[in-house]
Order: sequence, then C-alpha cells, then structure tokens
Amino acid sequence: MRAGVKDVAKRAGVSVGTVSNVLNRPDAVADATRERVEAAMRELDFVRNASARQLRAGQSTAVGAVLLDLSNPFYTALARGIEDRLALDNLTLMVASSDQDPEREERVLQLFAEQGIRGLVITPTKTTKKRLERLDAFGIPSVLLDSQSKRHASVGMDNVSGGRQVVRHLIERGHRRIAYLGGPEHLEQSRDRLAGAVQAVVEAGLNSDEVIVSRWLPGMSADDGQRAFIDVYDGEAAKPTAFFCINDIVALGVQRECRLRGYDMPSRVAVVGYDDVPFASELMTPLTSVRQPTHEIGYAAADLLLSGAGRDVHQVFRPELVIRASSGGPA
Amino acid sequence: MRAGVKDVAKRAGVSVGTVSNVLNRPDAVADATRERVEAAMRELDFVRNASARQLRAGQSTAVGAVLLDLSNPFYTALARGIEDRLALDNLTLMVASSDQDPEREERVLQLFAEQGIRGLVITPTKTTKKRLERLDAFGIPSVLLDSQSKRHASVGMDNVSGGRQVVRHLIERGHRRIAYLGGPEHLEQSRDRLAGAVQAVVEAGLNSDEVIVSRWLPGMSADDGQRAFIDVYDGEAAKPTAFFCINDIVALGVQRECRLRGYDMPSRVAVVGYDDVPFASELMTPLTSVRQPTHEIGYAAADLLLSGAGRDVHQVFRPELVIRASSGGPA
DNA sequence: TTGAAAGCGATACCAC
DNA sequence: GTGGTATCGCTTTCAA
Repeated sequence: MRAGVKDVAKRAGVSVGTVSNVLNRPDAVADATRERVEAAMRELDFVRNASARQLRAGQSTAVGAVLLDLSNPFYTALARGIEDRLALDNLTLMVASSDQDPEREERVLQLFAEQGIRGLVITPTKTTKKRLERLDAFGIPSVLLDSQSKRHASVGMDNVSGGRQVVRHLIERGHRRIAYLGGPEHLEQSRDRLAGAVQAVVEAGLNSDEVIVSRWLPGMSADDGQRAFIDVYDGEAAKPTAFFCINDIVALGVQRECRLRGYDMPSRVAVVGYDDVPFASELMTPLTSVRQPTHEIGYAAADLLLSGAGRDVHQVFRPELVIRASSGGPA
Repeated sequence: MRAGVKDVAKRAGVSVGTVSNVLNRPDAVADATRERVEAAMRELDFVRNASARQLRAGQSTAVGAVLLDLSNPFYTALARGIEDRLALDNLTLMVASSDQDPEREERVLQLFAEQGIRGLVITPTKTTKKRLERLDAFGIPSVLLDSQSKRHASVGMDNVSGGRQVVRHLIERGHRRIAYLGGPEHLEQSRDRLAGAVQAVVEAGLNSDEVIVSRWLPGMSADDGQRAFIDVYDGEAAKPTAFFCINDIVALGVQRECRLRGYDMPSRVAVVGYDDVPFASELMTPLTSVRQPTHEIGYAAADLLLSGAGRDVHQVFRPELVIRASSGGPA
C-alpha cells in the first residue's frame, strides 16, 4: 500500500500537521523533528499525492500546452523550450496537438480545465479565443504563441517582418511573379506573412496584385505543398518564378514536385521556406528559410505564464532570413 | 466562482449523488432527471474537478511519457501516436524529455508518480529499470519503448534486424570497412544494431573485427555525428568507406562534414542513417535509412498500457531498409 | 514548535 | 431511481 502523511506521521511519532509542515514550510520545523520525518518518508517510500494536494490547495502543478502539431519540429522545439522552463519550477507539461481542429481543441481544453492546470500555452486557431475566456473565468491564465490579442499575454514572432524580408529578397533577385503558399487562412501567421509580402512589393514600387499569387492550404504537410504547387503552377497563366511557403515542410513538397518535373532550382523555380528546421541546410537544394528562435520562444512563453505577466505583455522576437541555394544563394 | 456538483444539484433540484450518477453512470438515471441535471451543468458552466475525482477514485486521467528527446522527430512521432490513442479514451498526455540524464529522469518520474498517472510509456535509459519497479509498487504500469525487459511490457523495433539489413546491404555494395556510429552505449538499440551489424558481417563470411569500427557517441545530434566522423576518419589507419549512423540526425552531421571536405557520397563515403525521418529523401544526397513505423509504435504502446496487457507482452515491429543515393541507390 | 480537526469536491455505498 | 453521507490524502487554521 502506498504510504500517506498519516503513516509517515505515525512512524516519525509526530502529527500529520507536522509532516505537512516539513513538506511545505520546512523552516518552521525543528531540525531534529524534520530529520526524523524525512527519514520516515524515505523508509516508507512516501510519495506525495498531488490530487489531494491540489484539491486542498486549489492549484495543480501541471501546465498545459496546446500546439498545432506535435509532429512538426517547429512546435516540438517550442514544447522543449516550455518544458525546460517548467522544469525549473518542478512543474509538469501536459501537451496536446490541436491539428487546428476546433473539436479536438475543445476537448483538450476541457480536459485541461478539469485537471486544473496552472496555466496554458497555446498556439491559437480561429475559434480559440472565446474558449480562453472561459478558462480566464476559472482563473487559468493563458499565453498565446505566435498570435496577438488584447486579452492575453503573448509571445510571438514578427511575421510581417518575416514575410517582408523574404519577398524583398526575392524581388532583389529579380522575381516579379511570386506565389505565396500560406497555411490555413485563419492562422494569424499565415495572414501576417502575406501582409509582409505585399508590403515588400509595394515598397519596391510594384503592383502587388500582379506580383503575388496566393493560396491558403488546408494543412501544412509536404503533400499539401506539392498539391498547391501543381495547382498554382499549372493553373496560373502567369507562372510564378518563386514560391514562398508557410513552412519548410510545405517547401519540401514544392521541391519534391520540382525535382519530379526536372525543374531547376532556383533558375526556373526559387523556393523559400519558413522556420529553418535543422535539415533545411542539408537538402539537395539547400533551402532559403526564415529562422525563428523557437526554443527561446517556448521558454519565454512559459516564463511569462509563471511570472504572472499581465495580459498586456506581448513579447516579439525578430525572425532572420537565411539565404541558401534554393533562392539563388548569398549575394 | 467555479461551480461544483453541489451547485449543480441545488440548481437541478436533485442530490449530489444523482449528479454524480449523471456523470458516471448516466444509464442509471431517469431521462427527465438527467436532462435537468445536464441543463444545470450547462447553465453553470460546470467543470469537473479532476483532483477531487482522482483523489476519491484513486486514478488519474493522465498518462505519462518520458522520451529521450522532445526535439527529435522520431520521438515526437511516437508522442503523437501515444496521444492519438489516449484521445480515444479522453486521457491526457504528460510528457517530458529525459535527455538520458538520470537525474532529470528521476525528477520527472517523481513528479509523475505524485500526479498518480495511470500509466507510463518510457524510452528507458540504463538506470531506468529500477525506478520502474518503484512505480510498479504503486500500481503504475509501464510500457517500455524500444527496449525489452522481463518485468515490463514493451513495444519496440527489431533493432538487430535493422542493423543486419543495413550492413548486409553495405557488404553487397562492396564495402569492407564500415564505421558504426552508435548512440550512447547504454541504449539498448545502440547495442542491438551493432549486434545485427556484426551478424551480417559474419554471415558474409568476413571478420567482424576487421570490417567494423564502432564508436559510442555522447549524444545523437548532428554535431556529435560530425565530430565522430572526424574522429574515425582521421584517426583510423584503415579508413571506412561507409558510415552507419544511429539516426538520421547523426547521419546529417556526417554528410555535412563530407560535403565540407568535398568527399563524394557515396563513391568515397557511403552514409546510412536510421529512422527515415521525412526529410531523409530530400537531402542533397538522399539518405539511405531504416524506416520505423513510429506513429504505430507509439499508438501500440499506449494501447498496450490501456488494455492492461501483461508484462510478458512484447510487441515487435520490423524495420525496413530504404535504399537511396547515399549508399549507392537502389540496385 | 507541534497537534487536533475542519474541509477541499467528487464518488460510491447504503438506505429509502 | 434517488438521497444522504463517509471518505479519499493533504493543507491549513487555531490552540496548546
């Protein structure tokens, strides 16, 4: 049988109150008593029951994270950053992928709420924000990842800047017809990067309607990218000479199709990804991409959460364009 | 304030017992009553308190997973498989990376034990197994990933077969000096794959001491791979013509160094990875690798856990060699 | 500094 | 089918 405070108390010849004190306010206990209690705990292999503790204390030691997709390295790097910050406070991480599926997200948040998580880090989808208000009502704070909102603290990237850097670069390399393969439209980062792209075109004194052709993809897999490439390249009269993809995985799909068709990169088609995943530099055609300090972002998000930062804190990291062969290589 | 069963009961004009019945044995409640209670729950935005429930029921709705490294796609694919299985039962996943650090692992398991997790899926390190016995004593079942043991159920790959397939392939391609870059020695899969490699050499009627030169790496990053390549290639008098790496990331490091040195792959150095991560086929030199059904493995592990399979169940998936350019391409 | 006892919120048993 | 109530293990006053 699992030993509880009672057993420990009996064994140490003290009351449960004292055992609890040893656990929670060790300084308030006489050294000798404390040592006796600690010995008893060791002998009995005492493990605190978090449920009981939480029930009484009203607070759990778990933090929840809802990420878009646990099989995408970008998000798992975030998870890792979050985890590392939590470890400092001996907190545990509950994770779930939302897959941008509102129902799945709903179920997960429900479960998290039941668990009484201490806080939530989430990459929100279109329908998320209302749900967060319900959590707020229960006193569970949230930090948004890669998305801003008046009502919640957030840590994110300057996606407008990212999109702008990419397209400015492509224009400098002479591209005048650029495809933007965004993720699902409801993703803020999708829209922001497009906004940045448009901005860069305008700044170059060009007409954005003529230069940019964009698509919202249903998902962000390599297959989605490949299909979108086919759709755009075969469907548009004015063929793009460059593809700017929402992430490196999608870009992988574009590269794959180019290779199948024997299109040279970058001379016939330039490709740019986003996230700069570790293998981007090792591809057959090394991929120009945008680097984001993912681990730091996750860490910062957890830190914001734990420090009880106000909902008006919005930390923004600046992305950095990494130019490789897929867009013509460094100047 | 957060509404509890009491509030719901009052509002619905029933007793708390009935509310609990609606929650846990809906069939045992009259339809009319049930609807009334459900309405009350909705109106009050009732959220079950998992702590209280667990305390009483003695069982949590969380399952723990301790994975080697949350930033490695192989492990996150596992996580994803686990998560998908848990979702079926409305369970949540607590994850942590052990980084093969015994202390970190210890702390995490402690935390998980306190949480009263319903079960554990773990990629064990050298020191893990004792710790699991403590969990066993608390009635928390574990399933080992990628590792076998008499005392626990497991789901894994046949790593001996994987190693054997790789080296048989390399020998067929004429390689007679093969470097094996294993992960840390205490990892069972490291040792098993080497065993398989040796077996293949012996089966070919060759002397394994002459053919195979092996190293245990401290970690499994691209940098570790790169460093090990330098160590072996520059350090050994008989230069290997092929490198068999513990995973694709390590192989990436080897490829990187080859490229820096201008060594042609595969004519001067053949490279084989393991795991067949999604980008393996898209590398500058597409990487020969060993495919493992990661998602299925994770799913199966969670399934084993939830089905309460005995400790004598050892599910083994067979890996599949995928031959690409880095080892000379398909025959 | 230590002990006794109330109570966190849901469950499950036993009456009715 | 429904209601009353002891109980899970721990924390936290309050008194001694």
